[in-house]
Amino acid sequence: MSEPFEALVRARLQDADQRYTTGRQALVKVLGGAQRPLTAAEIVEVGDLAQSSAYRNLAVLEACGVVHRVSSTDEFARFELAEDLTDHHHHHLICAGCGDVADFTVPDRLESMLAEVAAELTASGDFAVEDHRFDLVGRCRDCQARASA
Amino acid sequence: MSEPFEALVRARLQDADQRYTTGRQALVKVLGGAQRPLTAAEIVEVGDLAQSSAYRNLAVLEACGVVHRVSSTDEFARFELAEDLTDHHHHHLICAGCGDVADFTVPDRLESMLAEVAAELTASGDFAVEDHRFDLVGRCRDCQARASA
DNA sequence: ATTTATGCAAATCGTTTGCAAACCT
DNA sequence: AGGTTTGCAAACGATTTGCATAAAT
Repeated sequence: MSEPFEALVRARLQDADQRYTTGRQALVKVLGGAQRPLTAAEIVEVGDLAQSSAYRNLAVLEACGVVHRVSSTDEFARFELAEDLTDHHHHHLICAGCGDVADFTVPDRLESMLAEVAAELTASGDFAVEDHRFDLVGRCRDCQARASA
Repeated sequence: MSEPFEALVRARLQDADQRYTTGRQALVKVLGGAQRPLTAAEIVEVGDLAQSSAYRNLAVLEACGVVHRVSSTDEFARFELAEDLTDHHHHHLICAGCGDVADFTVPDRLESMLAEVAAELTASGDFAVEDHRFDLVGRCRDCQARASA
């Protein structure tokens, strides 16, 4: 567990007067090892910690800007490391069939345009943009196969 | 209640062997009168129908492609009329403070680019895009004022 | 007449919380 | 020691569901 972002995580927690406990390290490790947002159930299973601790620590990590919450089409919240820790700006493919979420990236010229629109809106004063979501909702390969079966 | 889309709604329900009952008409009317997605609680209050009926009918209307479910940052689902009924393609400004959702539109050249990316992905076969979401998360005017107070 | 929708109250289930024991500094 | 975190079990709350009645065709 010597990921490049470990030090950053520690710093962010310290800034918020929070400890970087074993449980929290486990969460960061699990999320850092996944290449897609995970549900609380998945995290609990792999991370080997109580459900309540998982939720409580995810909340702490979210408040410190370490973890980001992702919503899908199903009833489960999903969690991933904040983008500025992984340095991997991405968007989500959300499967309307199974709820699974996968990461994907878009061309730079599209990102610039998204940023431009956001900047204009913030400049207007009506809405201060903090983040953008560009998600595609559809069917993953598995659910396409399932539908045509 | 003679909105231009009333006939379309009726047709869609009929296609799914569903009745266009008074309760469902009330829901469509309420959603048609709002210029933003509404929570179930808001709908129940204005629409004067039981909560269970509201949820059940929203589910039916959603399955028929009449209503669209929108997720925000809070725990409440929000509902709006499907875009192809209102003929008003738009995106959402999601307030991270109060959870409120407002509609907004983006320049055509951005929409084309979004569509292009979606089409490429679908062509690849890995993911069949059915819909895109471009949402901006931030602070509405009220929550900006509240934060600086 | 028969099928479907309604309202009420109870159940469901992801998530949150109270509390006593274990942990860190 | 003093404050924080943990795990368990109970509570919470938005949404769903069972069932008897009312409405629609």
